Amino acid sequence: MEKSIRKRHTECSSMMMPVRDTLDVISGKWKLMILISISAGNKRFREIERSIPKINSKVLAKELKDLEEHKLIKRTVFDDYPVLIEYTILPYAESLGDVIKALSDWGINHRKYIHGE
Amino acid sequence: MEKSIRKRHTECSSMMMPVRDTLDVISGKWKLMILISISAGNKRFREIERSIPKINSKVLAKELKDLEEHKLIKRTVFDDYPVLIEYTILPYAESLGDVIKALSDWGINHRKYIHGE
DNA sequence: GTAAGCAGTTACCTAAAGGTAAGCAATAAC
DNA sequence: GTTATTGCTTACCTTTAGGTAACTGCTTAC
Repeated sequence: MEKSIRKRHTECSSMMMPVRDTLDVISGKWKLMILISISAGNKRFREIERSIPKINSKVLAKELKDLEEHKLIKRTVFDDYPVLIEYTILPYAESLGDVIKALSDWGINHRKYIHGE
Repeated sequence: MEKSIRKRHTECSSMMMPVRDTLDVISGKWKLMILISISAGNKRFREIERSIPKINSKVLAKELKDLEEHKLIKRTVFDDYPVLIEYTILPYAESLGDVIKALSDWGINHRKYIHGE
């Protein structure tokens, strides 16, 4: 009478869901790097490209579009001559600061942990 | 006499490196889910497998090996009969708690942000 | 005695991510 | 007048991650 109540594992999907949601937005090798670069003050396409070692324009263009769709950055066209395009961080993306901080802190620590200690 | 000093972008690789280091360790769709599951109390292979929707044994086996190599979890063999195998979180991996918390918080917020508000 | 659970492994395949190299039209710099 | 810079795009190719399904030897439950 109580055979399907047998515990087969501990439920934890409610903890996994929000983490997965975030990873879906910042997934890939480049998105966080781009956000860091723009936060650091780089605004122009080529500027951002130069600031991120090994990235290429195809990938950068695609990721910038993704980030714009997710409302993390804004693309502004200044119609002077010649046209000038600027990317800026939206306030909403600044909330990713905590995520970046956590990842960064752990990375610094991990490096120490691996080399000695 | 000062032509190569022209600023071509703002340097930020020192901020990107540690983030990249962390991502290298927890990269992929499954590693954080596995850590969350084990932290929640799942220890056995099949238990972990059942607790993570849509994962399959091939991927799980591979990721568990990765996590072990990175010293985030420990695989213990109890040589009773039948053999019993348990995975446990190592103290070092607990430091990933902040990362998981940050990712989770942001995910929860993002969900609100997307649906209304 | 048959089915199910354990902890995986193997071979095979698909899809997505990412890289390479070239090119475009416009302007500005040497 | 050639070269560089800007913000991309396109076609093509390689690599990697991940998924499917079947199967192993052993054990326990029905």
